[in-house]
Amino acid sequence: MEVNCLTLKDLINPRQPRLDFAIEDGENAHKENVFVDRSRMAPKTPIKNEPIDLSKQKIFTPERNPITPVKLVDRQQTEPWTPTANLKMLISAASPDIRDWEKKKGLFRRIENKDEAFTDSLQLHVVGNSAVDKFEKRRPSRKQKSLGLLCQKFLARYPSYPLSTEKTTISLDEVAVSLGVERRRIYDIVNVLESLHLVSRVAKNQYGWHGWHSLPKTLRTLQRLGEEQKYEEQMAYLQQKELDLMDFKFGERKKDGYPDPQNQQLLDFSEPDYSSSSANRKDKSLRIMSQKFVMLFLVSKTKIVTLDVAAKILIEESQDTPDHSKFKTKVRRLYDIANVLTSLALIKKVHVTEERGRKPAFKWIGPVDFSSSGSGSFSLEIGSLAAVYQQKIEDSSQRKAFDRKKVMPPSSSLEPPAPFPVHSVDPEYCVNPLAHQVFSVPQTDLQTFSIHNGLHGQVGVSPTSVASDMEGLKPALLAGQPLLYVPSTSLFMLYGSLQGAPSPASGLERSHSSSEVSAAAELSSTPTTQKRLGEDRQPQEDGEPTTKRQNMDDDEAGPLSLVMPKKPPDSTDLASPKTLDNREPVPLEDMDLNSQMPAAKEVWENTTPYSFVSSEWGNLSRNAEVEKASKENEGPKEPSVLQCLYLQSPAGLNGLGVLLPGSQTPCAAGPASGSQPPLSVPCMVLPPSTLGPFPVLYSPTMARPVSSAPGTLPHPGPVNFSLPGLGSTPHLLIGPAAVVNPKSSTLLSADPQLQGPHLLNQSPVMSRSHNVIQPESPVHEGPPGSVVKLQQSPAPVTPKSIRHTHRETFFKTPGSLGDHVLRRRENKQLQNTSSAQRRLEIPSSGAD
DNA sequence: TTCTCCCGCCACTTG
DNA sequence: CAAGTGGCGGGAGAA
Repeated sequence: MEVNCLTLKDLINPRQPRLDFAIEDGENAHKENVFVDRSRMAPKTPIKNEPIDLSKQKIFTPERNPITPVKLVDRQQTEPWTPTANLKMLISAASPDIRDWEKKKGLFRRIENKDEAFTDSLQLHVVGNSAVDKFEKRRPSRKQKSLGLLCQKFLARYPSYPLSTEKTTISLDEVAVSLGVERRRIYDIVNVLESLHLVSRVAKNQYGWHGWHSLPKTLRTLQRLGEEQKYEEQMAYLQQKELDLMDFKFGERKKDGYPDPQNQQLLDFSEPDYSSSSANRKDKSLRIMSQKFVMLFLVSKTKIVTLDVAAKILIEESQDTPDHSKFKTKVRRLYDIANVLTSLALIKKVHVTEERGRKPAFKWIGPVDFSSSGSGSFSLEIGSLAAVYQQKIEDSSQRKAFDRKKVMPPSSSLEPPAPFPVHSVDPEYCVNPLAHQVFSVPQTDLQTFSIHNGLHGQVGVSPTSVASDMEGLKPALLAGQPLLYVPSTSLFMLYGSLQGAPSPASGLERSHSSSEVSAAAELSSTPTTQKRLGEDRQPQEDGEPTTKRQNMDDDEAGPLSLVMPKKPPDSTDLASPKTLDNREPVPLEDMDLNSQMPAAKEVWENTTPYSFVSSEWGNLSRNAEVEKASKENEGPKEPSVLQCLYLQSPAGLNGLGVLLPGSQTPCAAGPASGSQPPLSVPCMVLPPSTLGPFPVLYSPTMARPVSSAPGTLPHPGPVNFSLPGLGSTPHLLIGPAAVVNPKSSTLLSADPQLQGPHLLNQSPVMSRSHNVIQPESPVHEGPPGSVVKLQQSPAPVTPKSIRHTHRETFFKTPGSLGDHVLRRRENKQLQNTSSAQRRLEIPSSGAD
């Protein structure tokens, strides 16, 4: 009762916030970190992940209700009314598990004040002042408020690999409220994420979440750009000279032949309009800085970048006067960026000792060597990402009790993996139903193939580098390590990307691509690019999908090739034009690149992650669909290293474990056309009991003829074979190469029917927690791609159908969105309370 | 003391 | 013009 009264009062007179609420965070209560949630009582907004839309916000935000968090005073008043607050409350209430989990991990412990503020706030009403005291105790330290932690929290809200159909919108306001921080902080995070294309701006106060799908591609592009910028040389120069800040003269380097900063702008693919007038300001933007910073790592042989060097380079590029003040400012910004990148597990803090002492620096621990030029093929340090994913799995595994006997988790520890907060959080918190899936590599298989060898030899990653990079990470693939334990979805995508980005036409990929597109679209203001690139391509709704497919031609590597690095084919690098050539120019949605750097674009495209695996485990729990495309970049040339994958189905599968032959496996290695008999699969270990219900589809298509004619379907389609005794329904579809091949693959996954509802569901939790617009009718909207639905018939899909599927793209640039946006808004409004989430259907053709 | 980097003012950009 | 963005650097916590 009292509570009610108070609440009412608050509502009525926000100006007089209850003490309890106000102080929740102790001192910080005044600050951004304070999260006061009174909304719980009456959520104004349906939780649903409502994509936020401005209109809605208006509705919810009374005049005084600042959409933008302002100063504390205002905030308190308004918070109770914010949809976000309500959302948070609901989410929290709805997913206690998540919270608990987080707590276990301690991930949020530091910021828990914020997090719990919410929870506590709920209690405050009931409990009274005691709760307040509690709060005060928890007052966060400076560290606890770090951007890195905040970023982790932020990331935890979204699925790492959102389904193509799943449109996730990020309302800055909402996020800020939910994370208990000022919106300003969110901008910092988002800007960095945007630089990596993990998100893209959709509209005011709204961003679209793309996930990690395109990260490899992005990194590759950045690497390439970095190489073009001669960053490595620049760094070397600076390091050698040990220039003082004051000595650092802009002109000096130029003399040495460094690229003209002016030109560099052109390379910044992130900003479409970047090239012109506002270049300077933009050049200083966190986004650009972030990209440049990443480029430095990517081009660096040591993968270590000292802040001073980075700052100097940035100062120079921004054409600022190299004064100490500027330097300090740059360093501050670099720390901001570094914190976010660290939370993304892409870099880690290190120190470099030099003559002048110890210098703060960061070391790249993310995937490396995407570029073409390096040692030869795309190489990645799988360790890093794999480790991340491993962790993911572990985390999830901890919580999920599924049989792992066959799967060997990298680490037995049940403890929450600390190192990569984001990822660790992810799995459960956010998303991946697939997290359960595990791919393990049997030792026997590994025997034949040393991962290290593969990495080092084929990949061309120096051992040192690898080792170092892997430091701190739990190596997923180690020579000694028998199994590769990775969430399937992620794995597929990850690997696919890693490999060279062959892009399978898989739905996920597409989705991913769409996201990219959208992202790109945002970035680029030139839709034309797509046209250009896509000219030869078949008309498709989405330029993206096409792109991917085409890429597949070039890149044959399958998603699973994870373990099998492409060999450096020739020394020619991917980066080399040649490589590019292979890939059809795809209409990239990555326009940024397009306009300025075609090459970059291509690279970008190549990197496209695919999502080969789609499963409905989460939802259906009955289907598991795995599409493996094992391809190499160049198709047949490079056999995938991975020989066997052990797939453990998520709960849905009842612990079904499957050993799948890697693309490399003899069987898999079959002809491109994928005519191989299903039975050829060397090994599949499926717990009979569990298998029952799941038929397994295996599509041998592994190596695509390199030169397969474009319109031809190299792969007939996934081979469907069912295990005896398996139920007819669920299938395990393994389609290695086929998938990869753009053309063929497309076929596979393209069919909406096949795909059926989206497989990969993000964890329910996730969906709840973030705004996700899900397709109401999976069928049409189905992700373009790549995902093949197991349950559905394995029948080959026609390219055509695929195209259709593509139509939907993620978020497009506001501009590109055009009516779509409007439409979306309308939809939102309409749907608003309904739980149904609508995905935007944006004709891919949007490009025009 | 130096390193970090949070915080939030306020200018610029957008719608 | 108001709201959204985000550059910037003071200043304080952490090491």
